[in-house]
Amino acid sequence: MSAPFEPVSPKVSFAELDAQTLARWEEDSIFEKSVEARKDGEPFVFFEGPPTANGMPHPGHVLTRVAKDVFLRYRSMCGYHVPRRAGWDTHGLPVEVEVEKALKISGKEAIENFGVEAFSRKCIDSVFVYIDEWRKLTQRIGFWVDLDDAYVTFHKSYIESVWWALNSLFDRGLLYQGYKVVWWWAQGGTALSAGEVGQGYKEVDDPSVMIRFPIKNGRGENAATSFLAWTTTPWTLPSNIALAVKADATYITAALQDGTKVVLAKALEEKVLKDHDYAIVDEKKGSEWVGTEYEPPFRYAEPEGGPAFRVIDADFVELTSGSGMVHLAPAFGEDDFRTCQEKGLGFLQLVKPDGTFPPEVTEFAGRFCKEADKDIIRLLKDNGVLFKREVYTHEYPFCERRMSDPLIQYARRSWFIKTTDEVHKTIENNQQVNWEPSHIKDGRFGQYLAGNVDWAISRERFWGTPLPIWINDETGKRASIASVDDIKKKNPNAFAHFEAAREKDPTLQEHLMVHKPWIDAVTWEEPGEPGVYRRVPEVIDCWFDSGCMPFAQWGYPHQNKEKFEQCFPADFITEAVDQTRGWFYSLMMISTLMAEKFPSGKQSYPHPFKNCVVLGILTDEKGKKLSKRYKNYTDPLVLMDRVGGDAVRWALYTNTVPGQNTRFYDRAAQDAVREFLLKIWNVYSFFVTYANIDGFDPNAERPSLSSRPDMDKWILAELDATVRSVRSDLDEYKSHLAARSLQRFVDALSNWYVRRSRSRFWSEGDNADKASAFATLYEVLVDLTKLSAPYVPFMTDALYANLVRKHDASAPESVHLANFPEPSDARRDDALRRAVELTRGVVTLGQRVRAEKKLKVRQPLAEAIVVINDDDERAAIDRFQNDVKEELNVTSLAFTTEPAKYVEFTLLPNFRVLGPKLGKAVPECKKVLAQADGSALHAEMSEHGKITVTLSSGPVELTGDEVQVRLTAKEDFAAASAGGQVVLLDTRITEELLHAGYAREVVNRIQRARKELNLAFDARIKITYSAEGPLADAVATHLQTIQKEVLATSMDVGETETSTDVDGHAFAFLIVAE
RNA sequence: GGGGCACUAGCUCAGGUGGUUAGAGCGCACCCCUGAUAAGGGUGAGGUCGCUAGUUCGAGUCUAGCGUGCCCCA
Repeated sequence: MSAPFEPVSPKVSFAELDAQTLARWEEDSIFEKSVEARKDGEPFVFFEGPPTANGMPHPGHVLTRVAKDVFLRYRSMCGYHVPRRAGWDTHGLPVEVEVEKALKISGKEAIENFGVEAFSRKCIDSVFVYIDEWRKLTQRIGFWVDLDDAYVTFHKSYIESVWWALNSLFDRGLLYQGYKVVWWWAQGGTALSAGEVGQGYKEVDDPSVMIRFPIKNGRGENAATSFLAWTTTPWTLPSNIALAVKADATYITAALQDGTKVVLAKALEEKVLKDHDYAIVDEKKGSEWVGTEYEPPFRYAEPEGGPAFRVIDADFVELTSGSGMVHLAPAFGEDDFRTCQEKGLGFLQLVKPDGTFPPEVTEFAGRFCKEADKDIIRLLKDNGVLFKREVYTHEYPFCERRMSDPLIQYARRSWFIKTTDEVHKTIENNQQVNWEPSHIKDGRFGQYLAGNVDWAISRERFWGTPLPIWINDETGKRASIASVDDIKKKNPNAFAHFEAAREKDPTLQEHLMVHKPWIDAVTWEEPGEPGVYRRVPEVIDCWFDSGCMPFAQWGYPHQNKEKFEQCFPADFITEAVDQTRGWFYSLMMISTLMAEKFPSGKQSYPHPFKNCVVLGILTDEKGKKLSKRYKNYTDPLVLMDRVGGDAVRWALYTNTVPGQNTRFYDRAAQDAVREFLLKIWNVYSFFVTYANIDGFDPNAERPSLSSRPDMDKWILAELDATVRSVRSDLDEYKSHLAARSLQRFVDALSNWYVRRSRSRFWSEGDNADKASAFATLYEVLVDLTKLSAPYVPFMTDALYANLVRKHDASAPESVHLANFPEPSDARRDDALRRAVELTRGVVTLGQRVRAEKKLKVRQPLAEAIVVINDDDERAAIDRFQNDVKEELNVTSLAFTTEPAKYVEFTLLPNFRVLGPKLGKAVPECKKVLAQADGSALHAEMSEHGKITVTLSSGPVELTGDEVQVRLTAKEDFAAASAGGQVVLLDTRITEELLHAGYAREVVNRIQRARKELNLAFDARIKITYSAEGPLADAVATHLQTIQKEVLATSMDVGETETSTDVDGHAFAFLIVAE
């Protein structure tokens, strides 16, 4: 008979195995089949958060990809239909920056000189370079997702869907133009994102000035009185609008030597006035000054849109530096802007976008604002309003690409979505979402929603979804559109220029017609209205793109209406915690805003996802964020070539917890190989080796479960328990917990089942026990393979191919097409699991006794005695008495319920019960019990069912459940105790036992020699030997046993070669292989 | 400056509703087995649970403050 299984090498290269598996998946379209095979199943909807395709993937991206994969594979094996569409986020400043670097140009002007059309094409090329890298990684890590049908955010159909959404917001009055304060790079003419700003801080010395703001028309007690305010940006003073105080702080009015008076916070009196002689003439709350008008230091232009030059209160005013009064210039500060707007004050922006002062600022017109600081201060001094001048050293942001250019905070006209009007709905929707970990819902995400501000959506850049708003250049009337067709209805020739260009150059992608610069040339006129409609110049925030993904991936509503209806909302998404304010927010907000435009069946689901697993951030060994700059990680592809894809996956599943940062490094992946993969592989290789020797036929009828020995029933019961916990954990999106169950099971399988059962597999001839062992291990391996398949898809598919598919042509061709194991009531046996747990506890204690008493396991002992609490416990352990006897190397196993001889009793209060009853007397009760004779109390309790102790408050009766009994082995016995269990060993060694021990030592010496001779495990040998003193008798007595153990066909006294020592006696021998 | 999360053994992590010997795996030390053998297994040593107060008969667990780290926002 040919071998039923392909031989398995215990030496395995998982990386090589991966390559074969990947090739097979590809060739046989296994992924496609896995989706197709379940197409009639209940749908399980998944949204792929589109990775930003502007850089190389790193281990953090690997984590999100495998975190997605495990649930998708699991659901698919459970029978769900799980289509998985990939997606790419292709827009945004980071893409532009990559291209600028490649072209060695920088700034808006440089891009315009290069040509926006050519630049957009470069952006597409750049994006695809990285998409290729991502593809490689995605496939290598075994993330099954449909890459060939990926949605791409720059595609025309995608952009038209985004336009549809924006158009709807525009129609509903939720899209408006306002100001936003940004970090502005004046020389480059662009705003920088927070990330970019963070890269460019350096320490600088800036002027720090205290200015007098005289009270307007100050008379009486206010005569010659000024507010004092502090600033490190004198160039913003010409744009001053207000002064802010802290409403509940105390402000003093101090009369100075020169006859003037100044107002400042009392808390800062000393710091500010330390060089002056002064007298406090008044004290007021900040709130009492609110509304007071003052004379601004400059008056080059009048503020627009509201009143100015008055005191207001603001919550951000601090009393730690400055004067406790803050100069506000809403054009140049976020807080300033927000506060002034809330108070309905005016606006003044006396710096041009290029950073220079406009002509109105006569003295400084044309000069760069920050550079003019010194002269501004001089002018303030000449005008007599400079109170104090110092130098202030602090961190200030510069443009990371030109570190000589300081950034300034600058208010720009910007388009906003009025999310604050609708956020209450989003907050409600959030309550419908199951977040893992759960604290995200009302913590990080909920808090973020609670502090919602309108979404600043426009960007003054080139490569992004163009804002679909057109403005009439004469009337100023605004219009928005939802699609290319909308435009063509207004002007059939709107895209003539694009089509002409495309005729000349067929490589010009159709998608570019909706991008800059082509879209900017699109205009129309309305009948009966003067002027031409021209598009606004902005593109939009690419987060809006990705948030539109539920419908934009289908081009909805312009096409694929049924697709959208089938695939909304998602059952499950997962990304890292940094997406809270990114994709999670944009998805949730946009779906809420757009819900009223969804088909009626979907309006009840304004929450776009039902379950969201929030992953932590991966860091290096020191807790530092992984970053290309620090080179503090190994390229995932390189790591996988070393240890295989499964090892990297398993390390991520077991070492990470949702929502928490995790230190990740190569060793974690190496450990995964040894701890999990290799353990399974060794069991598998053990099974295949003996199954082939024995001719095990997986198709033959197998012994019934009830006829199998307890050991087999036990491992199947453990398997069943594992199936149950893995399923329920995965159903609850707790993949890390399910992984731990698997780990525990594999440990039980290898450490106890296989180790204890090995000899059953090599026993001679046919017998029921062997048949049962093979059947059981086979069933366990097959189910374990399926159970781990979502986690370690490569290795499990190799196992499945050999164990199942090889001799069952009707089986699915891959484990990933198989059904996930179901719970089995037949296999379930919790009592048996408990029995083995008790048994293993006894073995542990017995081994501890041996170690403590230095009794070698090779020396047989007469008896082990187990102290038991009841007959159930006795029966449970007795069931496995052979295992206990072998593990402990004892001749017999005995039980006792009369342990008083061997153990001491200590009584302790059962705190949970006695706490409420005795209250403050608990510690005293504990003390009294501890000092009493525990054994006597225990005897009394056994007899009467209760005991009486005397506390200072009087006698107290305690029942059995009000105390807990603790057993401790008495010192004079070879005993060990733990968790209520006590095991004793009889340490008396008779001559008979001693000789049996010697025989085992002799076996050990010969086996070692066999190994050194590299003999095959089944090689037969002839032995000649000589033995000294008692050894000679021992060998003679146990000659047959020794021969059997070492596979010797003969063993006679004679010639020797190897000399060894057994307990001080010489034993020498010679081995001749047959 | 604001919000969030975390801090338990050398490392990675468990420790519903407070209950008195705080657990696992890895690593380490010692040992066993030698028919899973460049594998398999056992036992053990390691913890003032970030710090300080408080609530309580009792706090790793609850409260407050502080410290450290990380993420997000300013």
